[in-house]
Amino acid sequence: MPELPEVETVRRSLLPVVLDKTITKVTVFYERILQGVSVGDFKAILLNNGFLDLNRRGKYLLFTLEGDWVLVAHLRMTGRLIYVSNQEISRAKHTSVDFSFADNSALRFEDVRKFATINLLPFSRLWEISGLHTLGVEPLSPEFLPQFFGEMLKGSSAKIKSWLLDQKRIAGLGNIYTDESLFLAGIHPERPANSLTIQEANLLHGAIVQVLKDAIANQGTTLRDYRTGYGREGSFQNKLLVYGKKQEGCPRCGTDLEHKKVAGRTSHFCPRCQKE
DNA sequence: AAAACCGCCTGTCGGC
DNA sequence: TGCCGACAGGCGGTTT
Repeated sequence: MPELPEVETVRRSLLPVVLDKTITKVTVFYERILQGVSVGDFKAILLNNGFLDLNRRGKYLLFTLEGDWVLVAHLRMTGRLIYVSNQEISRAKHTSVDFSFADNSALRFEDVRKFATINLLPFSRLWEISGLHTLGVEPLSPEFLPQFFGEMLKGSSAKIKSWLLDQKRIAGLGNIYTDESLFLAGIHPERPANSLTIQEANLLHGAIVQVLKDAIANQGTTLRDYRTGYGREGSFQNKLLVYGKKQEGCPRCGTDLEHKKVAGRTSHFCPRCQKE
């Protein structure tokens, strides 16, 4: 599912092709994708407008528009943003919105499960998107230092797995990269956050940064739905160590991997390398 | 205050 | 072959 590396890959792939193009047509196939804006207003604001910039915060994509507007997209589970150079290319079955550009190219927002969302609002009202303004630290930013991470962990007795998934603490981690990070650091997903030693906190910090960077370098993880902005699959699924490896042995010690629900999510770990 | 749970959605898969 | 329930998990809202 799209987590930080996938969303960042979409951003980087779309950046060279969607900026500074005039939007000539907007078609909304699934109205409920729009949050807090009517279809009429949505179209009126976008028509003859254009994307000036494209940024990411956590798992959110922020398209800057002319006239102080910003379009905020969240892919949730199965959302895709796909650029096509020619509008004649047939649309996917589950296309929610189609943005057509003056040069005959188009950007399509597809979403099988229809959880994805789009907000369109003035920059001054960005704070109204609660999930966006409460986001925690960007794990690939300079502020995310080992010592800061260690201090954060001290304040909570929550299970480390659910602690890492909480976007208000660290922005952008989902089920795949939390499991991979915890494995790399040798930490059991049910350990209380405040029980980690300084050494473990440092290890986990390094693991998070490493796995996110490595996943971005590999254009993200395509297990089923995720695609880059060009509709291509990522390749980090070939480098996963524990996520989805229910029937396999630990890549480090060979012990059968385990999986169980932690915080409502299936968690994959090695019972020998990640002691409770 | 924090953690657990539910609803939102559709496609896929295993069991019968 | 086809039906059915379980499952996939991000996040907002509600309950515990």
